[in-house]
Amino acid sequence: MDDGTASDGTVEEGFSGKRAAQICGITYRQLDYWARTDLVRPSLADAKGSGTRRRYSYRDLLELKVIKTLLDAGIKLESVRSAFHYLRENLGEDIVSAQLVISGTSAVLVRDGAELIDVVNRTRGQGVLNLLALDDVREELDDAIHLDPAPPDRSARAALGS
Amino acid sequence: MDDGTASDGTVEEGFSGKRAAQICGITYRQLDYWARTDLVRPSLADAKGSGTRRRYSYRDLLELKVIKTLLDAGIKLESVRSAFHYLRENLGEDIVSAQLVISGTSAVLVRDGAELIDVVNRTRGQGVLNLLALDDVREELDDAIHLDPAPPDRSARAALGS
DNA sequence: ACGTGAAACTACGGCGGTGTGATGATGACG
DNA sequence: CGTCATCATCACACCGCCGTAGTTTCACGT
Repeated sequence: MDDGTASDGTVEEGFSGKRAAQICGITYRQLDYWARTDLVRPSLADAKGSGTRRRYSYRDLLELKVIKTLLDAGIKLESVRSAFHYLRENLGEDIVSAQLVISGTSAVLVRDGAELIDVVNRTRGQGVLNLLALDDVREELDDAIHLDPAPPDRSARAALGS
Repeated sequence: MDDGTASDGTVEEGFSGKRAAQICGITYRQLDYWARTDLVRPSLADAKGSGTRRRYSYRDLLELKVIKTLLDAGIKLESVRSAFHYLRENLGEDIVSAQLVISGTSAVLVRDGAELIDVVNRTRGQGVLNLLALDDVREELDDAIHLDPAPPDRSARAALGS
């Protein structure tokens, strides 16, 4: 199932919906819901009716896993939505590089401790800060991909760049 | 309305439900819901049927305002519940003194920046941290009490200890 | 002491968001 | 061209409220 190779021998990149859900530790229903409510759409191939297949990229999985982590931490999906909206608009590939700091509907990336203290001080009176170490999430994701039920196939290795 | 004095001239301590909600910036329905579902019960006088009155203490208001701040930051009520459960069990009067750090269902208090960095580092891989400066909340609350629609009355001043 | 009016709580139905489960539809693969 | 994995759709459940109508009390004036 979903070995990543198509009938013509070409390599299908990325991950099927089912596998994406398994790897990220979310239910398939959640994945489906998020795709249909525009939170995370599969960037390689979106669904176009029954029988078609979604194809998620490695980066998609990363986002899914970050979201899952935020949800587990007790953050509202609504808040996650706006933070991601902001992140996608204001940052390129750097989404996974350091500490993610979410304050209400906006978000920032922070590299080191000093910067963190700085943000914390500047945010005095602005409410609450949510911190997440993104590189940890990446590590967990990579582990999960290798421990996966389906053996790591060419597409997974390709997506990982290893 | 609700000037804090009873007919016999005695001073009723604390704040009515309506005033508590106004001061803390939450709706009366929220206050009611939280009281019914055991999140924050008025410690001076709980409701015992229609016509009775809830009486909230200054400390209650503090908790309400902290909760309101957490909700505004996009934290799920469910998560707030368990954090407060934990806080009430593990800490006495110190709830309002420094930085509140919530990680999943547990919580910690942190005094200075170094301690904060420490916690952040120790929590690597444990998910998300939520930070809140409690003293700021207290300041806001005090301001709100003085700016209140109803003039600060004896009970409010008494509760403030000023 | 007592009627009165308004404040405050209660009950109940409903709504939007976030899913879940079952079942049906359909493209993809062999 | 049949089988099967995957997606679509629908109905339903739960949480966290909101609005409103109903009920009860209590302070106050007489």
